[in-house]
Amino acid sequence: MSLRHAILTLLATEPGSGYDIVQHFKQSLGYFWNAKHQQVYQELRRLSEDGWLACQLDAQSDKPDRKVYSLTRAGLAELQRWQAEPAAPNKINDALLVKLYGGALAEPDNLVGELERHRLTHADTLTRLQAIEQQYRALSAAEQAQQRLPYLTLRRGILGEQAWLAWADEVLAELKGA
Amino acid sequence: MSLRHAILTLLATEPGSGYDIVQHFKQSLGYFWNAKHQQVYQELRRLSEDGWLACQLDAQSDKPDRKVYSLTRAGLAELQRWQAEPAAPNKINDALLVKLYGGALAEPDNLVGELERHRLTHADTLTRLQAIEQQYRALSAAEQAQQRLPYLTLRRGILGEQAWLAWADEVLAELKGA
DNA sequence: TACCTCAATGCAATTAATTGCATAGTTAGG
DNA sequence: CCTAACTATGCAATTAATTGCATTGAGGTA
Repeated sequence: MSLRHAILTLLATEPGSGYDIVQHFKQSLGYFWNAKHQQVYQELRRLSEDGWLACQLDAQSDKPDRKVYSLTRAGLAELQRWQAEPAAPNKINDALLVKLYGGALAEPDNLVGELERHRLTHADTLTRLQAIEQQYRALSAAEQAQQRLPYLTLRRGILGEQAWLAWADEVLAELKGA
Repeated sequence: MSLRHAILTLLATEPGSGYDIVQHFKQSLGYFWNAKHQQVYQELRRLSEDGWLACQLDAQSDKPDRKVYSLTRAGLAELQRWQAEPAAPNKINDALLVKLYGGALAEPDNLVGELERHRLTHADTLTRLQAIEQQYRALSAAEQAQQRLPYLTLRRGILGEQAWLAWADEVLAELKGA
């Protein structure tokens, strides 16, 4: 499991709440990490119990109170230990491809509709990621240097989505042509 | 969960054993679906209990006996029901990108090594998928028509791996250049 | 001879992740 | 005015997935 380490990574650059982390996942980082709020909050509790995070209550008058977490020294050490060990190859379970694979048994129109539907959300994601890229390009050289690694992960998102769209167009042309 | 439906999809074209299914995942289909043997065997049992699969014992003298599963009428109906319902967008949790994102805290050499290591296995996968593509292209038009949908999923694997490699080269050039 | 891989299946324990439900005040829209 | 979405957190139950261990008999390698 590396949700723990995804959380540590996010909190290493800047302390934040569970809600903040979930927002990160929903927005920019969704391309490479996802988790529901229930899982995040539970993991934050465990990370605190393990002594890797410190928690400070931030009382707000108008909105619900926030619990702001930050890395402890032990948390930072654990993060670096994890970074040094090799990562397992990524596991992919893609239900859409299963459907396409066995699509001979289904309504052809349904496959096309499904692909077009997914195509829309991928195109949307791409647009969103490219907007973030524009923001990055507008930064000063110094700021860019600081954000270099997150930017490189963003590139993965962009190249990945572009490849997905190219593939989808290939498939849709095939399905509609024949 | 769609492991159930991935299994149904595989067994719909051709009956097979748990071992067969796992081999499929390890070989060609690994690009879009993965599961360990323990999970597959357990799921096969459940699918039988639900009446979606029928099981026939195939006794072998030299090798261990095989349990060959095939879809029942109810199993086929369930598969088609599932195919008709919309698929949720695919969930991606990529630990390597988490590492890169927070890589400022790590040894830079480690990141490069890690990326190169992963690059090798991705290049390997691409070669393997392209070999399968060549086999497909060597088929007769009629056979190609029959394998059209699985082939389109293979294309996803190929385009996906190519995009991954292009990205990795971009990143490695960046990391080594600066 | 001793060990390793392949074929083939499975149990048991644990951990990871999802689903459903719950609370409570604020702000925006119809 | 009512409803919905946003901010913010959490518990409890269930399901999905991993990890570790185990069996049997063949064939290959050091």
